[in-house]
Formats: sequence, C-alpha cells, structure tokens
Amino acid sequence: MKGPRHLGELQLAILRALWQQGDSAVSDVHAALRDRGLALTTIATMLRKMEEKGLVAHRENGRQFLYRARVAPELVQRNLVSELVSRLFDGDPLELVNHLLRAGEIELDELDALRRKVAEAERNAPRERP
Amino acid sequence: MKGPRHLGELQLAILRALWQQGDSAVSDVHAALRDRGLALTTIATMLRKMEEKGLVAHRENGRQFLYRARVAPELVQRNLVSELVSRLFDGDPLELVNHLLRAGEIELDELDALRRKVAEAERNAPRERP
DNA sequence: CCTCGATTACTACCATGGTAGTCGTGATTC
DNA sequence: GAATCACGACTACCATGGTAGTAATCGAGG
Repeated sequence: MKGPRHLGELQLAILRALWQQGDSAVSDVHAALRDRGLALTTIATMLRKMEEKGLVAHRENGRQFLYRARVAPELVQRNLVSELVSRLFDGDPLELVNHLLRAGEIELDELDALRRKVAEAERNAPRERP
Repeated sequence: MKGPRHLGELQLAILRALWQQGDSAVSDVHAALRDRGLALTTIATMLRKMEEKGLVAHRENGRQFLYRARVAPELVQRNLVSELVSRLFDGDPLELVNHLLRAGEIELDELDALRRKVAEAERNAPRERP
C-alpha cells in the first residue's frame, strides 16, 4: 500500500471530486471543476494519466467511462500531511498544531471541544494497539 | 506582503537552511544539504533563481556571496499550511487536527499539554486584536 | 443508410522545477 | 608575474504537470 508522493494540484482536485461523487463520467468531473474553466479533454487526459499511475480506475457504462478513485482519502491525507510536517516542522506534528494556534487558524476552545469529542469516541471504540 | 505560493521541494529545504544558519555562503547551504548529493552549482543556481523571485537576498563579503532569507518562516508556514487545509480538508483547519489524532500522529495528552502551554502563554502576553 | 452529436483516445505542446557543465574572475602562492 | 585554486555566473538540458487540439467511435433520429 504505497502512498502517492507527488500529487499535483489538479490531480488532487479530481480525486476530491471522485471521493465526493463516487463513480463519475468525465463530464461529471468536468462539471465539478467548472470554476477552473478547463477543457473537457484536459480532464479526460488527466484521468487517463492518473489511471496509469494507479490513482483511479474506470469501468465502461455504455459509451461512457465511469471513473472511481483507487486511493483512500485517509491515505492521501496521511502522506501529504506527514510530508508537510517533515518539510516544515522538522517532523513534529505537534508543532503544526502549535502553528495553527499561533496563526489564529484555530481557537483554544475549538481545540478543547475536539479533544473532548475524540476522547469520547475513543472511549466508545478503543483503538487497537499494534 | 504576498505569500510564495508554489515553493518547490529543494527551495524549501534551502530556505530552511537559511533560517537555521542565518547568512550563508553557497558552500554553507551546500554543506547543509549534503545528504542530497547535489552539485555546488545546483545550489548556486537555485539561490539565484530564488533571488529573482524575492525569496532570498545576498550581500557580498569579499569574494563570497552571503545569502539570507527574505521571507519569514511563519509566513511560509502560514501559506503552505492553509493551502494544504483548503486542498485537503475543505478549508477547515480543525479537520486537520482531527486527522492527526485519528492517524495516531499526535496523542490526546500531547494535545492537552500543548493546549495548557498556549493558554498559559496567552495569559502572559495577550493577543492584540486587529 | 446517413448524418449529427456526444464522448473518449491520441498526441503535441508549454511552463516550470530541478540539475549540472563550463566559463570568467579574482585571490593566493611561489 | 605565472600557475593554481575557490567561487559564483551563465546557460543548456531534462523530467513532469498541466493544457488543449484533433481524430476516432458509436448511438440516435431521420
């Protein structure tokens, strides 16, 4: 289960569309990204390239190709975040949270609420330890 | 005060070296990144390109060029993190923290300790409001 | 049948980050 | 003062992400 290391901007946007919408025709993805004003063929090409890399897969439905993501959002998030953390915060994830606080992106009470929520969830479904 | 949007991998590493070491000759930066096995000229070229973009500046010291970063680490962090958050977590920074917890990158008690520490610091030096 | 419209495949192209080779210049040393 | 060395500048080059034009295919409607 290797992680995709160098996702481009557009590729990530396409993955997000697929995650959100499930199986999608090229035109569906194109519609989801219409704010970018890209040609339909651009999306099609990108999907084909991404299939070569194993990021997506397709099945045929009549004339259409229905694409789906082959990588889980959690996996992509894990890779991208940990890459950012190592590049920017010396590999210390806590420093990232610290940054968010100091930059005013999150507030103490929000953090507190989240902390409580997660603690609650953990109590109900305890993590298995490897 | 614009933020550099698309920092490459090497450029960020160079910036980190400059932040850490202060004014540095090309050879200093090269030494700091020796694990990558790059040529000295690669570093020199990169620094020149980065100077064109306003990321670094240099002054002459005898024969040497001493480079320094012209962008603050906080600014770069803010841009890169907020870009990641918008790309990956729908612009919600709290979702990022949530991810860190679920992925086991940080632990609840670490978060708690940090929360306390920041609250303490805030008490001593309250935030100015814009 | 034959044409039209929708759809994807193929392919050429561009911009950019990154890499390194070669050159000029000035200092050092004998 | 000539040979050598250290250093950065300049430049050519490559790989890759992204962009879009053109061609091929196939169903539908007459």
